[in-house]
Amino acid sequence: MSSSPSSSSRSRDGAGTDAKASSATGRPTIRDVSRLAGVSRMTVSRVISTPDLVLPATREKVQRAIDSLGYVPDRAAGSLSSRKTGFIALMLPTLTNANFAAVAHGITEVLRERDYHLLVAYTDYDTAEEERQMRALLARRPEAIVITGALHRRSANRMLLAADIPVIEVANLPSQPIEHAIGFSNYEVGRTAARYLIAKGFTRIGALAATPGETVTDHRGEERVRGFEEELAASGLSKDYVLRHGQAPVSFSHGSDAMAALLAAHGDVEAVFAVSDMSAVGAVMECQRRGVAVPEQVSIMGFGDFEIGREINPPLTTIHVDFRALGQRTGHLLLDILATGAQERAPQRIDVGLSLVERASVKGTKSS
Amino acid sequence: MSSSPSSSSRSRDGAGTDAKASSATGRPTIRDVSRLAGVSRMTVSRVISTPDLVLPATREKVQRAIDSLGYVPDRAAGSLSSRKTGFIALMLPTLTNANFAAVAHGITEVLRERDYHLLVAYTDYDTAEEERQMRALLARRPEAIVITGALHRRSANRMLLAADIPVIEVANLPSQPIEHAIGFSNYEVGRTAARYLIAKGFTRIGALAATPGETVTDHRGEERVRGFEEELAASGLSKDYVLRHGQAPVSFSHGSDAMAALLAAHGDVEAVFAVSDMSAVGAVMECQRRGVAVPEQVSIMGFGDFEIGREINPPLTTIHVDFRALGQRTGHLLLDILATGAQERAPQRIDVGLSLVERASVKGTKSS
DNA sequence: CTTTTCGATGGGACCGATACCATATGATGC
DNA sequence: GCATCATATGGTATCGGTCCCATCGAAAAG
Repeated sequence: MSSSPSSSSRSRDGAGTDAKASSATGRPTIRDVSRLAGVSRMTVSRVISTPDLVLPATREKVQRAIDSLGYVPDRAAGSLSSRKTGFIALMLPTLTNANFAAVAHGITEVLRERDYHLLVAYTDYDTAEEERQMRALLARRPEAIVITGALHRRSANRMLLAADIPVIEVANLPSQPIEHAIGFSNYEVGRTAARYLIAKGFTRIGALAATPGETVTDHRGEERVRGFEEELAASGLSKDYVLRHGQAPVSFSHGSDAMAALLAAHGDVEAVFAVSDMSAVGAVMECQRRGVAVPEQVSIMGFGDFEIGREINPPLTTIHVDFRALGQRTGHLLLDILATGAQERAPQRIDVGLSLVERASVKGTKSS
Repeated sequence: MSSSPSSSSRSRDGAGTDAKASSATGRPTIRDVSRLAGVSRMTVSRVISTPDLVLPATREKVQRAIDSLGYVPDRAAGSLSSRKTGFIALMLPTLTNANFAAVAHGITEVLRERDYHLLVAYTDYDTAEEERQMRALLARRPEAIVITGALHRRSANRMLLAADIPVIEVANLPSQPIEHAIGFSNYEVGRTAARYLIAKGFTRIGALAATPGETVTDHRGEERVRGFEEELAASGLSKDYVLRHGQAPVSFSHGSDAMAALLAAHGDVEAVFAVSDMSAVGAVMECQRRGVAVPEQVSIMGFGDFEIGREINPPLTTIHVDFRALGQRTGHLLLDILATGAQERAPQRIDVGLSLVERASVKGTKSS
């Protein structure tokens, strides 16, 4: 079928006469390409990975063979031989959370260029799943692993160490990182929120959070409330308005319910910090329904700067963290580490900080 | 280091004396395990994949070796040999969309049990990225591929066919599927919305959609408006109130802006269908800001049944599709196909249908 | 013109598993 | 008691690439 077959082939023959029949499955292999192009397998491999080392004429000849066969190299085979899989593992609590999705997005954006592929696993906040997923990930021999949220199983931790690959903890910034860490302190988030509300002159200040669960592994929200409470205490304010309600992960309806409960218990609350914008939005909606004016009667703020917060009435004051940028920085650190040659890199601990976004849902803001 | 080393070993020796030094990298291989346990590599392999074929005593001996070394099999090597990678490819427009994330979630839930791993790639609605991502996916030799949204590049399509693996199109239900398809008709979504609003007695009926872009590959919203317009026409109603504004993908702010534009151009609009709940929520918020009463002055409905729609005031009438269940069905179809042996399976075309969720954002609903 | 150097290419071993078949051992049948 | 069979295990080739080194020819150096 291929036109203009031979005769001009200048290279001595015998090159890659390569016995052995075409593979059983339909897919062409490097051997098929090499035969069609009349070169050795090695040359085909070079055309793909280091084209500069191949003579232009040869390169084009091989490229034509590749195109005509629709050859796509098998990276599993390549990985096995080169000991580089091109996988980066990412372990998340859940995919269905805009922030985590944004982190994944940011990482991918950066790694894509270098042909690394993100291998995503998530535990659905289930401690038991953690070990299974970790094992499944490591079986793919990722060159590095990114985790968000602490690991909770001893066993998972041990596997991680045994794997002996770079580890980056992302989002939450632990005081004792395993190795590298990029993120922000959830504890600081709570303190920042409290300081802000206190500075505004409120004294009956509450929070909406979730009850720390058993099987559930999300302790980030709890960290935020802890920082919040700490700061209240430092200013001699009561913690009575801080409400832990329902189970993590929180949602819009969590905010509604928790706000209803808070208003029922402490109708005189002046300002509320919800550990997530989702809860905060739900709280604002609940106030609307009850005819409680925001921010005139109650001020509300959240965390995360979700898009919906900008759109509601009044728009939501919140604490912003750029999760996508977080992902991108993680991507760059990964490339750096992988280029430098693994463990040569001193552990990094990068705090990306927070920013308070003032909108109208807190009384006394210029825009309200 | 290992206690109670030998002496009771009953099996004739020589079994897997297996010369060859321990591997260069630190990670133990099947060979290390076999040596430590005093069995052949094959036996170790059996303990892992078909434990029933191994004598309990041997099995335990091997298991102890596995545990003590922290051995995790290398699936790249296994894949190469068994020609089963355990990968399912999933190609999405974006990760940062709750519906797509829900599909991925549903698929994973089902596949997890059988040790299949989802390999996710997304194009960010970028046509050019499509081919690169497809090539990267296929290089990992997935056993099947799931795509959402049509492919737009000829080349990507050709690669897909050349790969010769089962293809499932999910979410949108094309009239001419490549092979299997599970989903719903976006066109039908638009028609359902229009029929509903018409039946409610409205005559000045509008829609909020995005302008079909060039580089952007999201035609699902456009499908919905097309069905909507068709049905308006069938009832002799004007299309003047149908507004295409801004670029896909749509967001909350898209809805606000589009609603503002629609009110400016046609202040007498009675009812509006937004192609996404995000737009619909934005539209409701915009009405709130302008003092336009929903649903008294304008009725609004959306599509997708996002959680936020349940929480706003008034709650949003919408069309519901269970994306997680969609993912789960996809997962089951995949398992079915992979067990049956690939192409033996007749192409499935499964319409999961729609359901209208009546809430208070449309006038004349009992709850409003 | 011979020797050295260098660039392009090929040959073969190998990465770490599994498929396939051979073999040993003890149980079963007649 | 010997052939037959099932069960447990081992040996070896192989999957599809890449690594390392050998080789070859032509250009550069002497």
